[in-house]
Amino acid sequence: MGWSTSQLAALADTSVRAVRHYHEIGLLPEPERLPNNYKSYSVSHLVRLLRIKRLIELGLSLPQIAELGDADEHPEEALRTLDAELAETIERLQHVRVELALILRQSAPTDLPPALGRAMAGADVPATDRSFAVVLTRVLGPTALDTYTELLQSYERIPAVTEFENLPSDAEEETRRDLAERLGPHVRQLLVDAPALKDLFVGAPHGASFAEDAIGKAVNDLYNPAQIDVLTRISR
Amino acid sequence: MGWSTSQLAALADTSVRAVRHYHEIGLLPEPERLPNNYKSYSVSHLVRLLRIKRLIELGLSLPQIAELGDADEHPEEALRTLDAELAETIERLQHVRVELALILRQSAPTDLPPALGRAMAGADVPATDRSFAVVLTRVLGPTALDTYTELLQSYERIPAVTEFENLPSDAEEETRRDLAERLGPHVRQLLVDAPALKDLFVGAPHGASFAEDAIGKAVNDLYNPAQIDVLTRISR
DNA sequence: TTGCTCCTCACGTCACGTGAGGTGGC
DNA sequence: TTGCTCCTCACGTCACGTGAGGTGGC
Repeated sequence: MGWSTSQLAALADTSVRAVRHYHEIGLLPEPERLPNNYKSYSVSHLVRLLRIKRLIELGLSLPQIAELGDADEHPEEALRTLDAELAETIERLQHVRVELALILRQSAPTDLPPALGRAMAGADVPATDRSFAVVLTRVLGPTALDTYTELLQSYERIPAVTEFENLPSDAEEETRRDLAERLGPHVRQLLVDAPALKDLFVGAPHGASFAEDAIGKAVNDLYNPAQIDVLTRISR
Repeated sequence: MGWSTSQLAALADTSVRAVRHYHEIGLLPEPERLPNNYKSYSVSHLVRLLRIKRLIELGLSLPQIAELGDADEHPEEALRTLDAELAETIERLQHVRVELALILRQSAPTDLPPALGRAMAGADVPATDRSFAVVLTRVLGPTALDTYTELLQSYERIPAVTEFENLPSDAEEETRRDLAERLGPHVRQLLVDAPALKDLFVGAPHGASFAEDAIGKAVNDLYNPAQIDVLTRISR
């Protein structure tokens, strides 16, 4: 006389497994059984099941629905909380779409945080410097990062820089010394132009000494012995 | 010399467990070990981990990220698909918010599909008729449902209807006959006003005979023997 | 016997969270 | 010995999906 599980599921536009799941967690009472052990559902089960489905569509979790119980009171508070969450989610997704649009327009890469990605999009920065930049974004404070980002935008490919990037690890002593002497003034000029670089570690998210370690490690990971030698000479 | 797992996680603003999970599914290569068996991560791991995190924020699943591989090519197609999905999700959530607003303004209930809920919001419909309406929404076709919804909007509480609703199951024979005679013309008038009700089962989602069964079953579930007797007399 | 619908376990999915129990150097 | 960080299992979460293996009446 009643509906079978699959009929009930069809009526509510859901799955047999879903109905059984609601039984398992006590959301939906089990109906009487027929002599052959088949479940036999009535209208009240259908009504209850549809209420569950509707609340799910609104975004409630099953435990939340269980809390509300049978009463068809308006779950005011739960719904208001839900609405606020929805508003937040929508905003986040819209922001993601904006970033996606930037990436698809090729004006942002997928392997860097958006802000720095845009700064690096113009210049033809080699992979090592990109990776170095990635490390900086994780250990420097926001102000130091801003300074660094600006600096990148005016990234000047003077010949000595290119030479440094291509320096082989077995470069002669003389080549290194010569390169350091030509790069030195360039680097010192950068420090003059961007004095904030002196306060590099102010606001570092994991502390100044961790940042210092990390940067040293990045240099070791990314540059070859000859290049590191040149950097050491400059910083002296 | 390298970073520990917890340091790497902190640098990428994620959890130790997440990093290990990416190892488990082969998304992130395991680094060398120190003599004490600790993992020791380098810059390349950090870069890879950050790329993973960024793609996750954009909404890609881990298998999808795995498909893209190491190459930082622009995953054009994946991103376009994603964007379309995002647009759809946003629209759906916005629609949910509209419904939530209606519910919170008390102009829609939580236990009925929105359209019918609105139609029933005005009239003071008793629980049994509500449940009956719920069944109809699941077995009738859209045109028949529209007709029914309209009919509800002009739901007239004539005295005989109220009497029918309150009819006790042990009502006297004479009371029943009398009620049937007074309700009959009313019901027949409804059929004249809404001739589409004759095509009740056109477009029924689960077939006409299933719909007929279901409605019969609903009547049996919801109304008492005396009420059913009255209905039978009218339909003759 | 084959086919169909129903039943009850029980493992799989997804992206980790959360202990449990053990190790190594201060 | 206590504390701290790291390690490897391995079960739990959420809302079901998906077989596996068995039953009952045509």
